[in-house]
Amino acid sequence: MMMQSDQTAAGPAAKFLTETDQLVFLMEEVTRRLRRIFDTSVEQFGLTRTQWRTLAYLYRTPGMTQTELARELELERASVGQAIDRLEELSLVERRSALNDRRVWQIHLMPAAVELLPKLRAEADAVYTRLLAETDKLELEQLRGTLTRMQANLDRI
Amino acid sequence: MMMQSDQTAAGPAAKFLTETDQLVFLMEEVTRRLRRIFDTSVEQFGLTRTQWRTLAYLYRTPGMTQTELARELELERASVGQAIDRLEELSLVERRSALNDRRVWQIHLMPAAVELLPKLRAEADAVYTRLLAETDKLELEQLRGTLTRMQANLDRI
DNA sequence: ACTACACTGTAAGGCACTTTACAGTAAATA
DNA sequence: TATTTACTGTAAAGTGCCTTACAGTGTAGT
Repeated sequence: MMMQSDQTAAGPAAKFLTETDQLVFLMEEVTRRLRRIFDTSVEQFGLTRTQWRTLAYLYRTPGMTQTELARELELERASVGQAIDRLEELSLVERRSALNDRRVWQIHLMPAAVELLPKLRAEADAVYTRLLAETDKLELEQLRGTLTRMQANLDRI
Repeated sequence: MMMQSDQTAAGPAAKFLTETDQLVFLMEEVTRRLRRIFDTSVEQFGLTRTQWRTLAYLYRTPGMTQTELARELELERASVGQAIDRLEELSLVERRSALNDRRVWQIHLMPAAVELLPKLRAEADAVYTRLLAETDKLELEQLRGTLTRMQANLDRI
């Protein structure tokens, strides 16, 4: 496992920024650009990233509670509560109290959201077409495999 | 990994979340976990992500202006100004006015920052050791290649 | 039943970043 | 030179998320 000192040339940069740093920066840059491009392309619908991600998860699993959403979205419960507040103002979702647990809200999509999702789907597909240009299926499987192992590695305490 | 509704066959999820969605989510998850782990591990030094990233860039290129830093860090100039304000309060950097352009500040590391950087280096290396477990050099080169092409793809307007 | 503990969502305040508008300075052009 | 245009950094207000603390509700142990 190289790094630590894979400085290829001279100068402070070589001492401080390793190949692994650069790889991680690259990963961050790709994901950041993806987020920004998609954020921009859904701006026309007046949605923030958290809002459209919330809608996508609720489409997959109707009736999720705020705590469940927080875990899936990797946000705090308070943040999800705020997002749901706004989505409710926009008439995109509604809170329904659960029958058997009066502590929780179950969140459901409203018709306006169901109409919106295919449009978000189209925006995402357009971005992906750009992203995946000249990339074959095998390469994507390798990418998925590497990232999956990294994810697992980072999980291990 | 299973959750609620990892229904793999039918159901809304199959219609809405594609393989590419999942790959993008995976990329985001790996980078998010990396950021969080490193944020936590440098918390002991009282630095935020933007602060340590700023120090790293200044180490590589002393005397950068705030606009240059903003471009490299992908932040707005105002945000960089605020970060520099705090780093200056911490005596980690100082603003020096440029000789030939009285509009700009050139930012330089102070001794305290230079002492700090090797410690950050050690923290990063520890995280990378976890991240790269069981990953060989070839695989990393493929990863780098794929991501570099994706980055270029996203650049093309 | 009573008690202690755990869980869900909310309120309040803080932080990092953004957006917008602006003053000061430099560079380009008439 | 005078005027316009472009660039650098700052100020103020807004946004989204977080942390902390809390009230309400469920659950387990006695």
